Amino acid sequence: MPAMRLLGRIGRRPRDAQPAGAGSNTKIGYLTSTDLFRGLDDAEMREIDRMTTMTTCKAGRVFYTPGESGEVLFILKKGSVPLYRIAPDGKRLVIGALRAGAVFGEMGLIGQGMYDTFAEASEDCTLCVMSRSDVEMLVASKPAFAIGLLELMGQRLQDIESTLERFAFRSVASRLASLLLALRDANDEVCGLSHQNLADRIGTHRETATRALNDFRGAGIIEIGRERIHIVDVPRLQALADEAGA
Amino acid sequence: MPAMRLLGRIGRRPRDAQPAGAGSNTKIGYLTSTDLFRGLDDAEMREIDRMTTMTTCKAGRVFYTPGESGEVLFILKKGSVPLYRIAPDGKRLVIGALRAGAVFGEMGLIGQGMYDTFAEASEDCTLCVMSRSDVEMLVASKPAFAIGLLELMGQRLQDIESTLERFAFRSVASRLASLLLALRDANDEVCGLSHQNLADRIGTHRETATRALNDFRGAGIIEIGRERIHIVDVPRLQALADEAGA
DNA sequence: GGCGATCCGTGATCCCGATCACATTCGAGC
DNA sequence: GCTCGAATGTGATCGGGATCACGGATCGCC
Repeated sequence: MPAMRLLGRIGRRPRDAQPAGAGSNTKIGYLTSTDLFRGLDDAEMREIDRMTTMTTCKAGRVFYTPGESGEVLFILKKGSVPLYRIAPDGKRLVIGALRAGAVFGEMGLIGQGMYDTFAEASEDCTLCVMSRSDVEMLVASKPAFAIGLLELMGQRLQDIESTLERFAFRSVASRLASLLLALRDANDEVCGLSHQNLADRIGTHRETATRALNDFRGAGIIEIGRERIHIVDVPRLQALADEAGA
Repeated sequence: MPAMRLLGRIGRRPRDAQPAGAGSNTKIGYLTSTDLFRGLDDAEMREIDRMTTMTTCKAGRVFYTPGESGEVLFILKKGSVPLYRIAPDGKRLVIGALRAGAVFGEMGLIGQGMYDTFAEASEDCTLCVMSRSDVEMLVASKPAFAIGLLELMGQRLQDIESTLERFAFRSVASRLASLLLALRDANDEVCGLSHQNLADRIGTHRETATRALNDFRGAGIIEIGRERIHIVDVPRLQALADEAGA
């Protein structure tokens, strides 16, 4: 509850529920807190529980902003939260989208890129907060925890490097194709994301994203509904994703 | 004694001649292996030496390519190595430039983005190699080592996220300005990099980089020599770096 | 069942940076 | 000093996307 102080409401943005996808551009999701705490017995878990503060956070609230840092580790128990940066002109770039089980936070320790980064609850969330010193203690005393954190960060690193590569090498259409493939559910659908949300993730503008989507539709690759996209030709979308193009 | 050979010299490069940092775009350089192995006593260092293989590598040699992975951790003792990715059309993107003391490598553990990444000795290098199992052993048995790795990866993560942000938000001129500021030495000079090298780091083409540099020169902000740039007006270059611009 | 806030579609322009095509200069080595 | 390859200068052109400016389509809600 002391952490509730941080929870200031900054900008408001409608809900953009994230379905399954890792929120990253790879198929592999971030490590869940389950993985991170595997190997700890009941007593240890209880102890961790004691040093953890649980808070809730309503949809639309920005619960972390640059500056008001205070080095903490978040464990997202329920809900979803996009991490994003904001350009001087107000443009957004979503650099990660976390689902239940995700672990993130500032601090030199876990890095997790919270520098200059905003974290917002896109749905009602409940999350746990751990201090830096507690994390350090865990790392020092529980090798499995340390290894879990390292894997987590390694995953994140791969992920963001791939994203960077796509920014440098591929066109908007290609990046959009990659994103759709990464976010699709078991039915090859991407639901709950507006064109604006998609644009924010591939670093372009809403109009451009809309046009690209309509191109895909025109080519018979996808079908479009309101905040709902159905991929009808995965192979061709994949081909677009693999296409070079500045 | 091989132990001393192995690790003794690494520590002699504290903050380095370059104040601006590790070829990354932040001011803070990557952790050196000194930091990573600090807290280990002589006996432990000798043991580490036993599980390490030292190799040398001539300038120009690409000693790591995607695929021939074999999960390893590299410790760069001498020389410098750029990490880069290659686009389908052959274009390069340098995602990191390492100097003596840097620790890097594939493996889920340290991540360090060696996936799809090439590592090349841009000068003659000597480097040490450690296996994944050895790293895991160290992490498990030496908390200080684990924390060092976590800090290393956290640093790298911050770094690359900043880079990504710049790709998404800033123009070529702005990115170039940032790069020059990051790479400058104590005399505000950037030496030993061709326009092509600079272009590869900001994800643009050589001609475009040249033109931007000439613009800077025309504005009296820099002076240009062959593979040598002198920044004469740091504040204005900084202003350019901070400028928005798509 | 009307109202306001999003979300979505689309045309018209503009401009940065990619791309192509060379000329030139510099350095290292024979 | 000549030669060859890398590094650099620069013009011309093209095109992807940004940007501006709307109108229409939907949804949530009182």
